[in-house]
Amino acid sequence: MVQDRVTSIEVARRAGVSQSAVSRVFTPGASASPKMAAKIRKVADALGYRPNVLARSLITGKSRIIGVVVAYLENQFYPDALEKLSMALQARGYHVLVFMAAQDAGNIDQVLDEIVDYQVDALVMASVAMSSTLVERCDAAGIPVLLFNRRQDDARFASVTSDNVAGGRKLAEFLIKGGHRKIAHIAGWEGASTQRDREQGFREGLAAGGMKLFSRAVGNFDFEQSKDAARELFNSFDPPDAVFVANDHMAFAVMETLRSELGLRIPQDVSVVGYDDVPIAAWPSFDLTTVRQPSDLMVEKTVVSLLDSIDNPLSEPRQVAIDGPLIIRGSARKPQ
Amino acid sequence: MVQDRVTSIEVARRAGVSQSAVSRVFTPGASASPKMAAKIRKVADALGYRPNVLARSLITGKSRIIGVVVAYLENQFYPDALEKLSMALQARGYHVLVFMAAQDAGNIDQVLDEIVDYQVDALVMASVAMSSTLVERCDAAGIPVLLFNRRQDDARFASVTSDNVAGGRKLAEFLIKGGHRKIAHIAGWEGASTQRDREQGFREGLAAGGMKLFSRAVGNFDFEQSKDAARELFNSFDPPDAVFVANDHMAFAVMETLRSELGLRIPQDVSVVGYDDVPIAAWPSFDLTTVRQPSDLMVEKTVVSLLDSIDNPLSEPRQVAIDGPLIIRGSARKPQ
DNA sequence: TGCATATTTGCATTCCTATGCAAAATTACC
DNA sequence: GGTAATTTTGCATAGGAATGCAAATATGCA
Repeated sequence: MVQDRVTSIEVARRAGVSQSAVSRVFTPGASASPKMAAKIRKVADALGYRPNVLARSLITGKSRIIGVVVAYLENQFYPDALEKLSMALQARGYHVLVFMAAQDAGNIDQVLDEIVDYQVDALVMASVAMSSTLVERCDAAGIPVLLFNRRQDDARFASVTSDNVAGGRKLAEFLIKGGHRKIAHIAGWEGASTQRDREQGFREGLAAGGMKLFSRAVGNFDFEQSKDAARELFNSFDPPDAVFVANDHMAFAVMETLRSELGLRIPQDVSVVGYDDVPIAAWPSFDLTTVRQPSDLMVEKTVVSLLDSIDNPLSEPRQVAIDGPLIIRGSARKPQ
Repeated sequence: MVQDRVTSIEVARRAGVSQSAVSRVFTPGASASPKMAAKIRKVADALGYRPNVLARSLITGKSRIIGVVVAYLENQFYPDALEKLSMALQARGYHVLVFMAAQDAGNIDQVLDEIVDYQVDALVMASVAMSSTLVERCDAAGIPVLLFNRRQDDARFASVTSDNVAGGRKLAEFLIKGGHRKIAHIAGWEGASTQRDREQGFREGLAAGGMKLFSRAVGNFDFEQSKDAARELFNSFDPPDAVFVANDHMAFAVMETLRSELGLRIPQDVSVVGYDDVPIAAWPSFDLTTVRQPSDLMVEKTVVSLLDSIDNPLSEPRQVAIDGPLIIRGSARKPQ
């Protein structure tokens, strides 16, 4: 059952050549004569030989593995991005080693140890914050780090986000033009740059229109907590007439609560806008006005940045923020 | 920036011991005196030494990597299971290497090559069919394979599913007791065992109640195609009064189409039931009656089976089918 | 054809850790 | 304290492939 692996030595023996010849045939960029390559390929195919990636990694120092740390896959934005990222990397000969880490970062340290153990070529942190000690560790290990959907002022790592400040501003402008007077905000986790940026842009937009936030609650990017936040804001004798929920995932929780629990109609009684434009946002039941995070583009930029930092480790990490369009649907009253 | 890795030899040198001593301290089960262990650990910590998993794999023949092949993450059941599986394996010192493969199996062969290259200890195929040639390949490579949420008659691999036949039967009984007379079915991909089993159970249940399927369409587990299927079945002068959609993901598409496009009320005009009980099914907008696939339990069984087949390669693969409860909510008329 | 240059090929070594074996150190027991 | 039994330690090697270097072939050009 458990056959011995076919090695390059075995192939070499049967083809009557040296092990190095076999190696060169399977190493992109190495030189081998067409004749030799043909002969070796034939034997290799017959035996079912394939180079052992692990052994190769040992000597090249490159594992062709990208570690991806992700906190939770409940918010559809992440599985979607993970799927795209995985496919894009796969197409370039890389693969994704997944590490789950709780949001609260308690076990991130341990997770990071494990990552370093696997000699990953680079690291993508999706919606996970990096403490400065973690930065040091990766830096010391020579592993380039890219923050996905998060940004950090530390110039030592690359990041790819959407332009959250601009997006927040667009939403504020849209709600103001829609004639809303009492505009509230349900925030995600306050430690997240996405949260801070979106809120900042939103507040700027309000200020530019001579308004300010009517009320505010925190949902921590969590479904259940967002329901509580909705109750908190709307169980009031003077509730808001519009609310910007910091991402779509929370917005669904808010919409469900407003409609089924508080008996409010959307958008007649209250307008709701979100952020991300996950597929569910387009479902008729939600029809959510939101800012699209262009995940295809974000993944594309991520891959380019990643490969660049792998190929030349001295290149400066870049912080990319991609503009995302406002997607106007029916969950918020529209400007006349 | 790119430091040299700290190796066991370096640690040994600084601690004034042999490399083997260092190795033994970091190899579970190897013997080292407490004194020596303490000394080495101290030096190792100071240098930030951690064993290189890849080098270790090379010699032990175990990579502690589990390959997971998954077709698409759009159906929430899969990211959810992936998250749980990843955490469970992580807790046992394994990690998940993700491979995306298109449903149509065109590129599965290539994907499999890549998997073998990485010397994974085992393989989980989530909702991906195995052709018999693929079976041979894995068998030859000595890689145990487990089908997750799929079953195959071939006794050569383990599988973990819910008891789809029983689940289908429960749904039929429930709909019959609810007084439905025209019961339809929207099927997933017909090549999937889950589809065949659910439908078989459902038909058996109908037959036991002296009924048979009123009409049928195919949604291929795809959101858009399921909308078409709904249109096909319900744009009729004699539409069904109940429909069993083969999974929740498709059921949402069907519900959206029935309500927003065809103006039908659920459950007053038509009852809808699904399968999986993904989190969204509990949202008030859908409130979907469905059969729960106990993903915690399924993951648990998967991990146990996986580790067992890794530890003793001669053990017989087991096919596990876990019973899932009917979750009665409001999307289907209830029995009086 | 002859010589200089470019390309292939093989040899030997390297990457880092685990492990069988034998030597050394420790422990147990009389 | 002395010998036997046990544990600890170091030595040397293996695992599979990549690569610098030198030798061997092939190519170019007059």
